[in-house]
Amino acid sequence: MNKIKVIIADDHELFRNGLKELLIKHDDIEVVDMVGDGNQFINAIQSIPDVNIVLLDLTMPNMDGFEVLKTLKDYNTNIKPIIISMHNDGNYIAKSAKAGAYGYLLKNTDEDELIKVIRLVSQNKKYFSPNIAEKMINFMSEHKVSENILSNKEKEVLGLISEGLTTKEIAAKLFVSTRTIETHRANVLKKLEVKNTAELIKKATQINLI
Amino acid sequence: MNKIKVIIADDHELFRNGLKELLIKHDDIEVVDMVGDGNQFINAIQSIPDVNIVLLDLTMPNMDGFEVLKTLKDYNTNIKPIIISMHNDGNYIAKSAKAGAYGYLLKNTDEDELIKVIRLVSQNKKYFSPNIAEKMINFMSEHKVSENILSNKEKEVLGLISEGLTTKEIAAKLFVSTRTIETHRANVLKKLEVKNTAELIKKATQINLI
DNA sequence: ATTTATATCCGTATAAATACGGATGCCTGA
DNA sequence: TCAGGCATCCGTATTTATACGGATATAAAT
Repeated sequence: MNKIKVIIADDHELFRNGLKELLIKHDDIEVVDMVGDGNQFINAIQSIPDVNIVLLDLTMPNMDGFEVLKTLKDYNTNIKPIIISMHNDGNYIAKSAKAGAYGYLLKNTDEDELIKVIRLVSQNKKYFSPNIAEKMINFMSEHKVSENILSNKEKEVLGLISEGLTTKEIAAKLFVSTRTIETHRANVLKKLEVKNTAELIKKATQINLI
Repeated sequence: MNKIKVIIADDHELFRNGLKELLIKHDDIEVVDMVGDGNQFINAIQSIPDVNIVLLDLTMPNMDGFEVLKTLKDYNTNIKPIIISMHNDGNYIAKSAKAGAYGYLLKNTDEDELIKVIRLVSQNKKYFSPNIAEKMINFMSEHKVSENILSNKEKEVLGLISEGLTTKEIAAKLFVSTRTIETHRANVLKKLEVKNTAELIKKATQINLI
């Protein structure tokens, strides 16, 4: 019988090691490698053949989970990614699904669920638990799946706002009129569906825009 | 030989379970319970005797790690807390040490270090790894160890600001005058050493105040 | 080729936030 | 008991941000 070959990609060594111990208790699963960031993962799969599944954390240094998903798609591999994240966030879930994830688990799901999903995905099935799927659906109905919500200029302005610059200061820095910055500001507020600076910065932080 | 009795307190089930598997490979260590938040932990130690060590996450629902540390001190127990956090943050480290932690580990330390620290602490020794200690020292030299930088009211106001409420709305909600909220707001800005709302929310997010 | 998004600018107004410099009663810890 | 932090309130003034409702040129997309 062929074991399911799994790679663990997570930047927390204790988590990686612990997860490994959980997995190897199951005879049909084999942990072929563990890596601490996306770059290491991409390197690893060059030399390891027939990997079935990667358990992928979204927040990692060097190359994060989303970039890994994209790279896997570009490479057209057979490796099926399952996200293991601590963020129960509609945007993250939707983005992951869109980028090709086969499953999305929270770090506080239980061992049984984890094993179940690994087995399902190894048979080429996608699995998102009911509550995760619900989060995603709610999110998508309310927001457009926010990939590039903001234009480059808007992102730039947002960045400067988050550093505490006022509209006037930003205008001076970018050599445009304050009216221009005010418009950018208003557009950013509208796009992120918030009504003032405080909410803006909070939301931008949550969805990792700054 | 008496085993070292350990409780694991972390809100991520996969992490808890994984950690347990790591620990029970060592004959001198016994995991007597696992809990998902501070309240559960406090309940657990009422009924479990002679617990030596708690591996304690800082960010947990209901009752976070810092509150647990405080409670342990108040109760005057023999349970020695070791922090296991993902935040390599001077403020967190300093606060933990001050609140009675016997050690501070990052979630990306390796298994050997973890076991080493557990054994040391079980012999009533404190252990902070060199890089952790360095972080703490640097932090303390630059900042005053910010324990309760903000008063309860200020925290409350900050929370409402972060939800996008205006000064007027907050005043209405808390049944006080807008001047009062303005003062709180000004004091929060001063204490966090920022100059406007945008910076405020960013900083508050960084140091996990909201 | 026509729509759509972007970046730029303008006016008028109001609402909100920030910066000063005060004051008082209350509670708590040294 | 007494100092100090806290929560509460007040006035005055200025600066910023938000809300309307426009416009134009360019570039990208359908």
